Amino acid sequence: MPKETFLNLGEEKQENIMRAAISKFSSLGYEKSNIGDISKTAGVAKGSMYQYFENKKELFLYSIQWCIDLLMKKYNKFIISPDKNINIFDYLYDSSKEIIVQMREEREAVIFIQEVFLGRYKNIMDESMDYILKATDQYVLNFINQGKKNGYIREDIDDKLLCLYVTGVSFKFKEYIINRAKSMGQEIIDEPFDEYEEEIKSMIELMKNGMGRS
Amino acid sequence: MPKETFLNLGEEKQENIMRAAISKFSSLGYEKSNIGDISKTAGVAKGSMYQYFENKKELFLYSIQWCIDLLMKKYNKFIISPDKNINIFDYLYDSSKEIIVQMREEREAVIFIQEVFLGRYKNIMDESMDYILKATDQYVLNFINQGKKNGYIREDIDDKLLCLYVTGVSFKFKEYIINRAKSMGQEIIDEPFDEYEEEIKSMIELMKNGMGRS
Amino acid sequence: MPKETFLNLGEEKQENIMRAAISKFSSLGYEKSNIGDISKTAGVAKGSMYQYFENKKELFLYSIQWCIDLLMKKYNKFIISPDKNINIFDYLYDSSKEIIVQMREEREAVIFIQEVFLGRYKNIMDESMDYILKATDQYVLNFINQGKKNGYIREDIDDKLLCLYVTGVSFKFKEYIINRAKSMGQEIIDEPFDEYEEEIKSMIELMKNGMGRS
Amino acid sequence: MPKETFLNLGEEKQENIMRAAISKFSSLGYEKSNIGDISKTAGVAKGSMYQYFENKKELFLYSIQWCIDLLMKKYNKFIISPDKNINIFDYLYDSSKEIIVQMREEREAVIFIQEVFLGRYKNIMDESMDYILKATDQYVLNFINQGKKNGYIREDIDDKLLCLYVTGVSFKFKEYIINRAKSMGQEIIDEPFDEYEEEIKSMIELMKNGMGRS
DNA sequence: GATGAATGAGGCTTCATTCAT
DNA sequence: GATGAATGAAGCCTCATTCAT
Repeated sequence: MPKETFLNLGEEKQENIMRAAISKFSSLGYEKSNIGDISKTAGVAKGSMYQYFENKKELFLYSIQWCIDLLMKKYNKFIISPDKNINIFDYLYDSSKEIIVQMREEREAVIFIQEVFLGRYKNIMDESMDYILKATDQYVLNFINQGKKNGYIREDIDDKLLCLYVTGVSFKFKEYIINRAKSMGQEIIDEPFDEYEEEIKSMIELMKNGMGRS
Repeated sequence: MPKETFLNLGEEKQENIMRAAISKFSSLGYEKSNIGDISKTAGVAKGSMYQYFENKKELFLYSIQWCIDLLMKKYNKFIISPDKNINIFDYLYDSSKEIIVQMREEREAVIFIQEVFLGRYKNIMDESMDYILKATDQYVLNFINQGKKNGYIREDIDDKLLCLYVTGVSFKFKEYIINRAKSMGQEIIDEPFDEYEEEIKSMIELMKNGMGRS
Repeated sequence: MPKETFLNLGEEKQENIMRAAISKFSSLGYEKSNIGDISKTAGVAKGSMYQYFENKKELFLYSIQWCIDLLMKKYNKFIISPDKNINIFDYLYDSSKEIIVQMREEREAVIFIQEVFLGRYKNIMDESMDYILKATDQYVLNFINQGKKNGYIREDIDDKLLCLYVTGVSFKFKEYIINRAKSMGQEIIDEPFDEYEEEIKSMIELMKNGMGRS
Repeated sequence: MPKETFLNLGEEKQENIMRAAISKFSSLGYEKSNIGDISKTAGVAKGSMYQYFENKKELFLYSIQWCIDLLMKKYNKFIISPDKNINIFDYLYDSSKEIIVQMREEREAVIFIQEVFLGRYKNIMDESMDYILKATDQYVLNFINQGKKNGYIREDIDDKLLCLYVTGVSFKFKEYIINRAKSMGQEIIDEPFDEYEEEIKSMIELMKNGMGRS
């Protein structure tokens, strides 16, 4: 979606630009971020940005794309298609842990992409990108379907609602993690896994067995 | 938080202004809403807005306040402090139904306030308003505490996590309802309750008993 | 076509703005004129221009309008509808002289409007203004028609061609006058009529009797 | 006037460039035409344009030159110096017909050059090119001079005015032809001569014998 | 206190020209 | 010499805020 010119750039330069964009969009939001700033942060002339992207919106949209690609490339698991033999609870556990690991190395990218999925930029993402949001649902729906077939998910509740339920819990949980990360700034690096481990397990427990006491 | 001048205004004028603000903020977001538009919609001079509010941000912040007050005044239950004799599941059921009822009469206000709680405007809401977001949590925490005491909520999981869990599910669910409402525009008026009834029950069921199949 | 705001301005301010616009457009052409410059020349803030006009193009289009109105108001004869008893040759003589007089007092306006008619800004004038250019033709056609009826114009030539002929000669002649005026700058004020008088007569003679020697 | 580099180019490449330039200038005007576009249309790198020409203006100025040369080379008659034995009326007839013929083969070039002469680009053409505009006048003046000597042009009217008269009529007429051509797009190819023949004759008739009825 | 005009900073975008390969 | 990326000045326009009535 960016222009040829951008793709012909050296890897490093591309990265500088995209990271600058992501950083700004993530910290200021779409409207308050401005091309001049981003270009300066990236160490590029303002005008150059328009040789790379048609306009601000395209830059934003591509930031999402680039971010997803980056994370996929770096952490294949992120997108590993649902293994027939893995159930959604295990998957959630793995992917949650994964994200925490990723956050150490790719703080901004991960936070940005999570916020994208959390719907912060819904207004800007037109149809051309909407599918991304829907993809997650589809993804979860697959799991639910299989879960029902394989007998570890109850069958008396509508798929769509189960999907809402799962995404609701896990999104909120991710949000909580993100906010914690944000408020801690860079020091996250030193945070131990274990602290999260228990929490993750508990959330999944809740999804699995509910919070009621029989 | 608005200036004296605003509070001296007639009820109706105040309402016009706040509703105009809410409508714009809700449909365009904070940055893209503009004072000129809002004032015009409210039938007030642009300059007057600055006699009522220090600046755009204050107007926004007060919009939240006003909205909450409106809903509280109109639907006391909305904030009725947790009754010792009601458990969180019943409360969730009641409040969910309540919101749907409210949406008929106060569509824009309800949607706006929900999106505030969903975090859409986190950037703008500084500390001075943050407490609102936290209030919800506190509210849910109360329930959880009592639930544990009264024996209908399991005790092996941390309060904070249970809180995330509950808000996660119910927020996502509310978001789903809101989006449905938005996409349907005004016709919501004719929509029957029953359609939602089942869904609400199912979501609560999930919270209570989880999605796993023992 | 300008916004209310502009029309509510004091006469003098309106005039300052329009004269600044005309001056710039006339000397630099449409593209090279810029709003910042015009506003500065007019002694107004740049932003104000956008309270008066939707955009640059509207300012330009209204400049034409305003200019025509100005000249019409000041020199009623300019648009006096063709008198039944006046023939085209007399009319051309009168109007030519008239323009020269006008140029003394309204140099820039007259030059601007003439260039509009000469087609310099054809590109910018969309349909909404095109009629102005066509109006002139219609005007001349009327004369020709009447001339034929009244017997002082030959009937063996097509109206449209006669019209081209008349406008061709008189436009070129006006252009010549304008260029002379431009190159002389402001000193034109002291130039005597008589110098033009002969020329005007000669041009009309040529139209009437041609340049051939029988 | 272009740099050495340009002149060392192959004929065809030179032609591509100039035709691209002419096409853009003609359709968009000077300001709105841009080097990037022109170079792309010509199949040349943008940077190369600056190895051929000092700047945009020089490219433009040379476009005029090149265009004139092209037409002169292709249609010698176009500029053939006034034959002692031909009078201006015959010349006008011939040259008018000629232009219509040329328009079939060199539409863009002819239209461009005519508009140059019609003064559309006066602002851009500085002194260095002004002579071209004056050349036409000189050319016509020659004819007039001879015409007077040979007795087929009346002597009681100033040369300069006769010149204005002739150019006025013929320019306007050419403009009319051009506009017709433009509005018809490419289909002009199939248009028959005859349609114009009568019109040309009439215009010349008017110049010769005037429009008055004795 | 109300009004709406005035202001100017700031953002997006274009494009002539220069630079590095 | 050719290429096309890089640059930054400059223009249009928006809009929060201030000012004058």
